[in-house]
Amino acid sequence: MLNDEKAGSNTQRAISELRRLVFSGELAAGSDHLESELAERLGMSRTPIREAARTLESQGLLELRARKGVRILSVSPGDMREIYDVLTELESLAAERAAEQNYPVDELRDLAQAIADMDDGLAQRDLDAWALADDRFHSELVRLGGNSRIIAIVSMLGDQVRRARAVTLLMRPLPVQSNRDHQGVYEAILRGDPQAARDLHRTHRQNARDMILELLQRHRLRQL
Amino acid sequence: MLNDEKAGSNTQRAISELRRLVFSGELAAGSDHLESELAERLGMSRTPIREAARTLESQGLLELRARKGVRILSVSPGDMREIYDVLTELESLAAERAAEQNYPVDELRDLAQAIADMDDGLAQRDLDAWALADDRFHSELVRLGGNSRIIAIVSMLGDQVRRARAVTLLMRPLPVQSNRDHQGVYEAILRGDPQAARDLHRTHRQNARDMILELLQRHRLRQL
DNA sequence: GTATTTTTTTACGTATACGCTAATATCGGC
DNA sequence: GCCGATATTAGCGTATACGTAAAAAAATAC
Repeated sequence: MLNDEKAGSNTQRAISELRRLVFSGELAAGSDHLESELAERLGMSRTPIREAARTLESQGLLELRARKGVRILSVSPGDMREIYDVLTELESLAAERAAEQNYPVDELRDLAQAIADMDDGLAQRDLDAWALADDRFHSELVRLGGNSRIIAIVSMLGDQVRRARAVTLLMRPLPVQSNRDHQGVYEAILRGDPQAARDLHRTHRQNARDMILELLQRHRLRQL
Repeated sequence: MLNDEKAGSNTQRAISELRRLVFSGELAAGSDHLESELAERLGMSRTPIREAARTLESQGLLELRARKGVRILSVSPGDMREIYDVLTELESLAAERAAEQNYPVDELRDLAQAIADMDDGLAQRDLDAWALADDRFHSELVRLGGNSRIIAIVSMLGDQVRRARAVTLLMRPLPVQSNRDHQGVYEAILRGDPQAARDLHRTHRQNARDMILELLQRHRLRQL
């Protein structure tokens, strides 16, 4: 077998490629795809495709269905509510734990930078840049929390809402409050105030959740 | 291929069999096993074994290592703390949501039964029976919370601590406080008091966590 | 023209085959 | 006897082959 100098194993490539195809929308939510098609598309045999699919299946991105190939799962408003509820709890705990560590300011550099980038994105009305920085803020926050299970779960759930968020991003009001919230959480972590960090982040997440759910309802979006 | 009238697909069988072997200790924590050995042991080829392993891998039960087969992951006190922290948050949210539903008393029958069985187990000094009922209480609580992600995550993490709990069960004091806590959570759900249900369960879980971690430290148990 | 049965096809689930690399063993030099 | 170089082996990663059951198509009856 000719190894085309790509990264790691084919299974690994399949995992990241399939992810990419799902997030980019090239594999639409709700659509079915034969294993053999995907195999050909990615230039490998069905074996690594199936192994990758097993992994992605247990991460809730798709489903293996006998004789129908893999189905890309869609996300309903109910799913969004579930996911945001979990994210709220786990990220808030991460914020609390992060504040307990008494990190020196330079260890919070990435967090501060993410906030600065969000401000920039907002100032320039560049929502994509804002969204990227927002992702960085949340994943950095969770990383600072230091719980590897939370890191894994949050990143998995993040994947599930990524497509949906791309849609709501265009419909939502400018996220000015979001930026203020993040700043507050950052300061609470810096001064080592776990309770404040937790409460601030919790409120922030709950507001975000309510806003998104309301948007979805208003626009009658039932499947993303 | 002769289908030996067992359940579902071989991959499915492999998943549940491997789980069983891990929980029963027949595959010890930290041990390595060749894919071909496992395949022979379960009477199937390597293919379904590998697919099952991929699933169990993303559930944190084992690890696929190139040329070394699958390694059964062990759980350190640090892991226990991480896991209990996550369980605390998610179960507390489940309790809160359960209390919001205003379930009629007969829908809480299983929960009440689990508590009764725990009392029985305690009265008869039957810790295994107590532990089984405790598991039922927690999983029923989470089910009543109605968030399918929480149900999945909690059950996955429950798997990871199962072996460890079997050990600590023998070392811990009689769980009388635990039973009182559960009763309190039940009553809060029944009378529809989300905040109380949440707080009570949260405290309960935090106490359980601290007790277990202290036990592990006292007995110098570093790997389970 | 519709419904039912039979045939054909399709695509998965799994077994098997095999290359390739890392690990192990063997050998030779000092 | 120990260390480095070379040969061997072991076991995964992946391709491929194939049986089977479900779905689709075709044929037949009514």
